[in-house]
Amino acid sequence: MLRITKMTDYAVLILANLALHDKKFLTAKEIASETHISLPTSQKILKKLNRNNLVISKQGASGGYALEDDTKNISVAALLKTLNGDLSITQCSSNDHQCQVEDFCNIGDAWQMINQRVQWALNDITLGDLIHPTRIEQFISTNIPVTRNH
Amino acid sequence: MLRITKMTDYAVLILANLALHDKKFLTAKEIASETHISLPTSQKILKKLNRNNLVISKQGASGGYALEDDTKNISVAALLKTLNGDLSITQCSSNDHQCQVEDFCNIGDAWQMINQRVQWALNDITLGDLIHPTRIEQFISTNIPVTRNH
DNA sequence: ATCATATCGTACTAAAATAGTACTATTTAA
DNA sequence: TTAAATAGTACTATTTTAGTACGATATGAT
Repeated sequence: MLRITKMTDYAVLILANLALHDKKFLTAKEIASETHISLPTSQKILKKLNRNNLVISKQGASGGYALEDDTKNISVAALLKTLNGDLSITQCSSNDHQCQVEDFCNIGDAWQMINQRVQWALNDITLGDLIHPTRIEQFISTNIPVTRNH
Repeated sequence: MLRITKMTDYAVLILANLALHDKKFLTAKEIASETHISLPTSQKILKKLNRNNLVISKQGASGGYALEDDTKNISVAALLKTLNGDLSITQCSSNDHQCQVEDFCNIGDAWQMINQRVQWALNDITLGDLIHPTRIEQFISTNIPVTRNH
């Protein structure tokens, strides 16, 4: 479905929330209540974000989570890659050649080309851009693509 | 997972196969055997392709399927849209505003911007391009994007 | 020291989406 | 009339995704 999972959507929401409270440590409970994502789910996501070094955590009383220093500058491509595991559109175009019909596939590496294009499209947008939509609007308006519509 | 379904992958494979046998009618059985996709699945996909006017069908004895005239010129974006139903990356960025946390979402329409970029990336590649990879390689080499890597 | 409050890791369960199959009806050329 | 093909639909199995729970560990305050 060319679609990221709900979890990744939540994750970005949470990251954005952390970005708003610059540097300050927030507990999972606070984050859950602000983003309206259920507490257990918030916790789960925050742990993952921490493992992937997108947020820093402090254990114990008055602990919590805060944004890593350079997380704001991470590209959406890199973000989705760490959160969703892979940016490939199709499985058969992944690096590990597990495709069953590979030998008979006359599409060849066309999917890979498409993957690459998508990746390019996402490489230029940072998490910081997501939080400041106006900046993106400006950004996009200067990148009118070749049109070959249908 | 920013990933299209197996079914769509199969569909493109089948379309490519039909494109190779230009205009000639092939039975579902033939297509299944050539693409190594199971017969029932091939049939299922071919029916869908037919309903979406990507292939034409002839019923009865000596019937079969063939590519619609202008299917080769359809963009990958349009292709994925008809096959996968939607090109949106996230659900909340779909047109129908069903997002539960919409009111609290400070990402705003950033996802929509990203969706747009991806859509642009896929608008310029046609099904025909997929079948002739060399043409794509050339195509891509002339479209070096702005790099802001991570 | 102890306690209250956090995160951490892991395992488990439920729900939803996807994939695959089967069956009956209809069409068509020989 | 018959054989061979598509058309529609409904059903089942599998896989992925989402959500929850629980015991362990860490930390600051009292």
